[in-house]
Amino acid sequence: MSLEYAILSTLFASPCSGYDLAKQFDGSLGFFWQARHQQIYRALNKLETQGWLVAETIPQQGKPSKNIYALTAAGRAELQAWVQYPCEPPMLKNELLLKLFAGELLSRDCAIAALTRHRQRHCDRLTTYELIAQQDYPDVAQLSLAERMKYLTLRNGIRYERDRLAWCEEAIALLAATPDP
Amino acid sequence: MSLEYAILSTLFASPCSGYDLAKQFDGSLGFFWQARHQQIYRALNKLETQGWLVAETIPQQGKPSKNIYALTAAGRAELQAWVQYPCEPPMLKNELLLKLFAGELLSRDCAIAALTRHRQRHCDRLTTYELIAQQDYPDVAQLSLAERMKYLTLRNGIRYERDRLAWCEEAIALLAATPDP
DNA sequence: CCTGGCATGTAAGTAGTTACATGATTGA
DNA sequence: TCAATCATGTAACTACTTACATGCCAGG
Repeated sequence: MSLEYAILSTLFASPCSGYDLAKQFDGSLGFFWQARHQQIYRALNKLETQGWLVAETIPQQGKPSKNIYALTAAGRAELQAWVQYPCEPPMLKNELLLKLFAGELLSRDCAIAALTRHRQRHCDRLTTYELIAQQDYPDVAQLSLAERMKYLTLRNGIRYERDRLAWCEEAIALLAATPDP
Repeated sequence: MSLEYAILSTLFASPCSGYDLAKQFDGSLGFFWQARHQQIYRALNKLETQGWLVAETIPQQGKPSKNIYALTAAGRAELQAWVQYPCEPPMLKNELLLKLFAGELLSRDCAIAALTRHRQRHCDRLTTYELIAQQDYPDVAQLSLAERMKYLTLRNGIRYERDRLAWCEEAIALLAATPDP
């Protein structure tokens, strides 16, 4: 269900097309929710049928028509209800942990190589997040309540990636320090 | 695909029934991969058809027959190949972040209440993990390589929950400190 | 001339959830 | 008597991915 609400909240910020939504999911929104255009177009149809949004078709020359979607009053009410509704932290699914848990079949070198790759990915993501923080949130004290909430999603990412990075390093050190059997 | 390999690696440790596998997913394995019995039984049939495992049916009185599954040589080879194959860190999907990102529609109290709930969940999980660490891994220096790998999955959980906890607290403090507009 | 951006979709498949179903045994 | 545990499954559905499809325009 969350995809639908992610779309509603993006359209609440400003009406746009399916294509524009897909770009949002490729940007900051994608840091905590992902969706491809196929899924987005399907969801938009469903939401329109439910009466939570309306489309305005804008013909363009040389390009296919653009459908600009906007929230209806019912859509806004739904979104409002959803943000207040309690939710649970998600369960994790992590392939690397599954492989480490297999233990006996994995060589030390192979495990360290995998951890090093992961370390690099987290490092890259962290760099991205920190750059955004610097550019978009230079002075946290000046932020309004709503801006602070958005900022917290970024802080979440920064903390998360730093923590993953630290775990990878701890893990590599622990495996490297294992005496040969 | 990972579910199949999670099953293979559990059966590699020791052959067991679908029911037993489901219990594994309710335990430690569930900390980083989840599956219900319906999904497990379907996957077992698929894996058997592929020739990666074999079933031995054990009749029981008063209970339905038990199917004990064990890896074949082909299954073991597949598992061995999979653990070595590089994988990417998973993308996160987090409903709470989606709600914070909606910002404008969420009241301060509502956000703080949600964060407090999450804080509690992470606190509970952390307690569970730390108890397991104490009981199962009292002396890390003595662990073999394979045991260290398993231990690292637990360390991952401990670090993760501590970090989530810290973020929740940071978030609550930042929202609480917002001056009234 | 070819790539990338704009803009929309269908179709088929995989992964996972929810609901339903059966039936004996054991312990409170 | 009631709930829980053991042990297996089917059916229907939701969520998400991958592959395929169209067609014009702008810029290098």
